[in-house]
This record gives sequence, C-alpha cells and structure tokens, in this order.
Amino acid sequence: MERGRGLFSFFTALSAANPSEVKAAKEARAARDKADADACGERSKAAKKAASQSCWNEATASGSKKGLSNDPEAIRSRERRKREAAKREKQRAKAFNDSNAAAANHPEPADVEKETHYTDNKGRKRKRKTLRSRTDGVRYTKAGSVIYSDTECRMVAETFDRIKARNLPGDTELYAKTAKDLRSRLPTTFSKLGRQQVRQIILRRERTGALDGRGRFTPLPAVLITAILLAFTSVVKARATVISAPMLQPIAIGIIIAHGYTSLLREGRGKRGEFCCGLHFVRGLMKQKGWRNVKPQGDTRKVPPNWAELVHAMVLRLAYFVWQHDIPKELRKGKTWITEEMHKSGDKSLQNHGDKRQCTVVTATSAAGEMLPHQTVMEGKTVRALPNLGAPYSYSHTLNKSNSKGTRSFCFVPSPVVAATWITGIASFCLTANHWSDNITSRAWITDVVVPYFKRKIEEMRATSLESCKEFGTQVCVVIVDVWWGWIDAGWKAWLAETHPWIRLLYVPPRCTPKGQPMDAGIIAMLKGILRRQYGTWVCDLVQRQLRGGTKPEEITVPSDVPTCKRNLVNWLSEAVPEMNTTEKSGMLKCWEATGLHKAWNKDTQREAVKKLQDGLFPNLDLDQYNLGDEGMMKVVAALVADAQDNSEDQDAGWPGLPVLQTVPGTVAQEWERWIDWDSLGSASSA
DNA sequence: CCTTGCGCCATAGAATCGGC
DNA sequence: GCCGATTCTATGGCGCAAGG
Repeated sequence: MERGRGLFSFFTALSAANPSEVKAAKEARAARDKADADACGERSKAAKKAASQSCWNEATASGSKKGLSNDPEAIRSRERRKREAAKREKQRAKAFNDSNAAAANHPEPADVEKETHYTDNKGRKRKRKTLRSRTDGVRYTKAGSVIYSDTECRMVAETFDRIKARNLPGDTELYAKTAKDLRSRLPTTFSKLGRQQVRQIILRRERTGALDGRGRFTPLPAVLITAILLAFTSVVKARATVISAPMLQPIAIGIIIAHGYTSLLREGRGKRGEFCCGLHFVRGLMKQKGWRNVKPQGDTRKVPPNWAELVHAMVLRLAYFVWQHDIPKELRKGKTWITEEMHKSGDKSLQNHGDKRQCTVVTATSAAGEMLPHQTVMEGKTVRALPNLGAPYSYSHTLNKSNSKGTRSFCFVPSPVVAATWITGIASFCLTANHWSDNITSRAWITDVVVPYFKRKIEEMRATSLESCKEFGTQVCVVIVDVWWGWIDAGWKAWLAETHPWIRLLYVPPRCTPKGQPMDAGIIAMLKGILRRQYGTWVCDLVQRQLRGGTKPEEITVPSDVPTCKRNLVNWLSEAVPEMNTTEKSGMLKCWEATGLHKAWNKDTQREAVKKLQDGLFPNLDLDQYNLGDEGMMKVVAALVADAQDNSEDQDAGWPGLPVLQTVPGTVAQEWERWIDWDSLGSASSA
C-alpha cells in the first residue's frame, strides 16, 4: 500500500516537474560548457575536467571547445542537428504537458515537488539526479525508452544474426536494418528499438554474453567461487554443527591464496569499495547455499541499578587493604605488583561446538597490566585427557581430591622442561568431570599460578630495594575474584586462610562483574581476539597446505577432533600470554582504569575507606578483632570469608562470554589481515 | 546478527560529435 | 541515415560504520 502510493506520487512528480527540470538541467549544462569554452582555466566546476580539456586543446592546437571542426559542412550538420533537437524537445514538452493534463486531478503537487529521493527497483532510496526515470511494469530508462529483458535481447541478437547471414560480408547498416525489422515485425515490444541499442546488445554479447555488466564485477573467478563453496560444504558436512561466517572466512581466504589470487586480497585490503573477502561476502556465499546464520546469544546480563555504589565499596575495601598493609604503590608507576584479578572464561573451545569440547580458562592479570599464566580446566580423569605436548612426562601430578560436589578433580602442572620451552603461558592443567572449575582447581590455581607469581614479584622487588615490600609470606597480597561458588566454597577459603594467610580475597559485588571486573569485557575480549586471530591463521594455513598438497576443494577439512582442538587451544593460550604482556599492555591498564580500582592507591580514597570502616565497609567484620592487627590475621581472614559468603552466588559469573569467534561489533573489522604474513606472500608471489 | 545510509567503482545508457 | 567514439548520467553491487 505504502509502496504503491510512493510510486504513484513519484509518477505525478515526474509529470509535474519534468519539463522545467529538464530545461533547467539543459541550461545549466549549456552554461557550464560555455564557461569551459571561455576559459579553460580555474572554473570551479571541475578542475580535473578543465585540466583535461586544456590538454586536449593544446594537443589539437585548436582554440575552440572539444576541438570542434571548422569544416563548413560540419557546421551545417551541427546546426541541422540543433534544429532537430529543438524540435524533439518541443514535442517532448508537449507530450509531458498532455500527460500532466491527464494527471491533473491527481493531488498534492506540492508534496511531489519536494521529493528529492526515489525508490529504485530494489527498494533502495536513491537521490534524484538531474533527470528522472519512470517505473511501471516494464523498466524504462530515464528518457523513457524501454530496457529490454533477457529474452528480448536474445530475440534482437537472433534477428541480427539472420540479417547478417542474408547480407554480404561487407554490408553495413546491419544494426539499423535489424532495428527496422524488429520494429515492423513486433511493434508492441520493439516500437522504440533503435540502432544504437541493437549495437549495444550485439557488442555486449560479443564481449561477455552477460545481461548487465554493470555493478561491481564478480570479485573472484567463478572457479574460485565454486571451490570455496565446495570447501564450505565439505567442512560444514563434516562438522554437522552450527557454522558461522567468521569460521568460514579463513577457509575462503586460504583458497583464494592457494589459487594464486593473493593480489585480489592485497589490493583490496582495508580500502573501501574494494574486495577484501569480508564477512559480508562470506555471508553472501552462505546465503547462496541456503544456510542460515544463527544469531548468537547476546550479553543478557543485568547489572544491578546501584552497581556504581557496590563497585565503589569494593574499591574502598581494596583501598583499605592497601592502606592497612602498605601494599606498594609501585603499582601505580607501572611496576608489576600485587593485585590479582581473575575470571574464568568459559571458552567455548574455539569451534563453538557442543559442550564436550569446552574447557574453562582461568586467567588473571595484575593491576600493573601483566597477564599471569592461565589455568585450563578440561573434562577428563587421567593425563591422557590432556593434550599431547609431544614430549614424555609432560605433566606432573599435583592434586587428586574430591571437590565439594563429590566428584574427583585432578590437577597437573607442566613439567619443568615443557614449562620452560613452549608452554610458557599455562601453569596449571586441571581435569574435572564437567570441565568447570571447582574448589580443587581453585586450590591448584593458588598454588601453581598465584603463589609463584607473588613470590617472583616480591623477590624481584626486594632485589632492588628491601624497603619496597615485606618478605614473601608476610607481605599481604590481594586477590580479586568474582563471586562464584569455587571461590566462596568454605573449605577452599579455610584452606587458603590456613596455608596462605597473607592472601586477601576481594570479591567483585554480585552481578557487577561487567562493571567492576577489569577482566570481564576488555581483557577477555583481547584474549579472545588473539585466539580468533590464531584460529584464522591456522585454518588459513591449513587450507592452503591442503590445496597445495593436491586436496580437492570439496575434500578440504578442518580437523575438529578433540585432541587437535585441545592442542591448538593450549598452544594458542600459551602464546597469548607473552603477546598480551607486550603488545596489549596499555590496553590491559586501560581496562583496570575503567573499573576505578586503581583509585585504591589514592590517599583520598584510602582515607574514605578508613572512615567508612565504621559504617560497615566489611559488613561481617568485627572491628575489634580486626584492629588486633597481625595477631588477628586469621580471624580477619575468616571474617572476610564470612563477608563474602553473604553474597549469594553470582550466577552470571559463570557466563562464558560470547563465543570466541564472534567479533565484538565495531572493534575488529579487518582482523583477518593479521592472519596472513603479507610480506612473505609478497616475496613468494614475486619470486 | 540485521538494517540503513552512504561512498566507491565500474559499466550501461543517452546524448552528442565527427565522419562516411 | 548510419557508424564509431566520447562524455555525462544512471545504476548494480559491495565495503563500511552506526544503530538496533
């Protein structure tokens, strides 16, 4: 309905506005031409055009515009054509007036005249240009002639062939004869067919055979498209799971490169209007195959309305710790130090598969922007469930206990050789029944990740200055965790208080994880970005290797077996740690600042914290006990534990985050560029 | 993820020109 | 009247960013 009306009003607009508009356009153009002719100099309209014009004039040594011939016959011809044009114009104007009169009872000329846009045949809004085209059942060009359909073009071509066969090889006027023939034979369809149109159709057929070569040419050769589609089909079939465009993109790029079309990518890289095998393109291919994209579950977490208050309270608590225990301020200057932040990121393994291939990664960063080694939690019971790192005795067994939910958990650390050589970024491997962290893995995390870190840092600091902090084991350190049952488990906290009394726990207020936890959005996102890139590199490389090795496109596979996935994940995670610590450091610091936690080293904040102590900053704390100082350490820890226990478990803390492969909107549009070593490709292709 | 709006590129069509 | 060439306009299709 709406659309119909739009078309209708548009049509009346055409009738009403056309004569004057056309006339105005012509006048404007004449003026422009005259201006150009008068002085091929600094006309505002188009410096470029003027420049080319003057060049032309110099080349032809002719003073007039466009090198018009001075031949008397040419002049006469020009004048004749001018007269004819004027005549045609007059006729056309009359025709428009007639149709205008016919449509006179149609309403709202005012609305119509204001129209500056129209809807093209695909429903897109387009700005009006000088002249307007008409739309009804048949397609018209702006001047009102018919655009011929596929079959009609074929008829024209056939007629042309017939006439050409009838004539002698040297004969001319074939186009005109064809047009005439068709006009007389099929007047309803071809009443307006002209010789130039015939010529266009014939030439186009000779060139391409395509119906309309307009628009961006197909970026890739048809062979490549077929190959990519075959590979997609193969991969999708093998997986039998949900597939998303970001997963297939590296495959497509791999195929393109393997076929030697790297230049297509290189040239278009990052530039507008050029092909760069974007997600859009991949999605287009997927749609072509009839596949559907599945909308992933978004971030549905709700932040409590008073989150700012809650987070501030947390900052104050941290400030109090800082004040009370004189936790070094070197932190503020960027030296690595004490505070820990951690978060479990349920990494939906890289392939976004079913639950079986998930694993949990526990990551942590210090407030100075250093990322600690990860802890991975996978599903399984024995060492064999861990990825094969290629060396015997890769793992050392550390813990084997039943967790608070009754199932057994196993923890390992990589053997010294492995840890020193390639798996530098993962310090703890755990196996649980469901790949979730529990109190046992938390214990392993403390002993295998946190404590070594603190120890190393404290020793480093004391090596430069004994004043900088107290000895390891005395200096109080703070670990910030979110409220999750693994961290509030009473047995675990008791164990912590018993064995590592110098560690303070600080809980992010429930449901405030997105606001109060630096890990949550930013750092995890960066980590996932790195993993995505590594996945992309891997697939890209894999596909290329397979193709070079003679694999047919339809046989391309991306291994998704559990061992491969685990191995990749472990390798990538491990590599991500040093990378985060070098290239992404400033980003991590920014994430910390976003939470306001760094304010804890601010004297004002500390003063406020001390003041608020009376008002229940630590609600479950008996202040008298607390003021006992070091002697009351144990009790303090217990009280803090109790404090945290009041907080109900934060269901959302276990939220795994978006699938790794989904890009965060607006952050990583051209990420795949980094999957490819462009320099090596460049040298390879030139060699 | 999807839609919208816009810019870019390249070509088809229209208008025009010189020439036969 | 027609052809081939040239110039200007119209339009197809995609990349990209913002907003939902």
